[in-house]
Amino acid sequence: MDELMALFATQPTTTIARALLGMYLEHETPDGKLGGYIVDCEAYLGPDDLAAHSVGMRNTPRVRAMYQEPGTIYLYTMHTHRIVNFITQPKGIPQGIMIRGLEPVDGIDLMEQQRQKTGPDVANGPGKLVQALQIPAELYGESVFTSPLHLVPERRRTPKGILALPRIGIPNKGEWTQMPLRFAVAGNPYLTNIRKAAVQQDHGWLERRNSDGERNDIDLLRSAINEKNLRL
DNA sequence: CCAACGATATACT
DNA sequence: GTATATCGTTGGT
Repeated sequence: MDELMALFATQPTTTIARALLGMYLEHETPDGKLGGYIVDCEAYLGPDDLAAHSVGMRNTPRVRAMYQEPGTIYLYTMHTHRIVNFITQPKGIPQGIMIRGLEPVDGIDLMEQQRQKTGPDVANGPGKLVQALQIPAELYGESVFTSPLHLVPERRRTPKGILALPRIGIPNKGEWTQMPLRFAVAGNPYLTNIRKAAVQQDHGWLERRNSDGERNDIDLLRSAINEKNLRL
């Protein structure tokens, strides 16, 4: 975890965004642990970034979390949906990463129940994954290293390929609209707006192997379950 | 008062 | 399958 904290404090936000792909995100709720791999995210590089809430060092009550320590959880709502971001850079530099897609791993039943959906629709959008993980507004300003909503670097996976794309939903932001600040695991079915033909069998993950070179039993099980549940 | 870092339903090739 | 319309809340001017 120390390594992660250093990453958030010292590396460029785009580098952190890439490193978050495959990172395991967990929320410990009274009903159980909910979690999965981050597969889609966007970097927001305020104060220069015209699409960032912190553009021009704007500091209103809503945005105040962006000026806190790296790892601070920044939540905001739009069109009735709550969106989760993690703040990067040393305190006072208002940059962050929005989490846009999650491949569910633990607590899938609870997430499906929460969403009233199965398959990719459970968590292939920023508002969707917040609902799936049951992230409450009270986590605003808490730390993604120590709060009930936290990263688990020990469980992270490695993407085979990373896509760099323009961010979604930010028209009329000049050059910032087209800038490739959205990062995603190539071939993963939990990306926003992915084409069916672009989905890869292995979801875009580098294979994990045991010391004997065989595929990990847990991976085999999960891919079998994925086969069954994924209706694209 | 209006624009916004969405999601969903509905309407169409 | 893809495009558009509408829902809807909140913050900031």
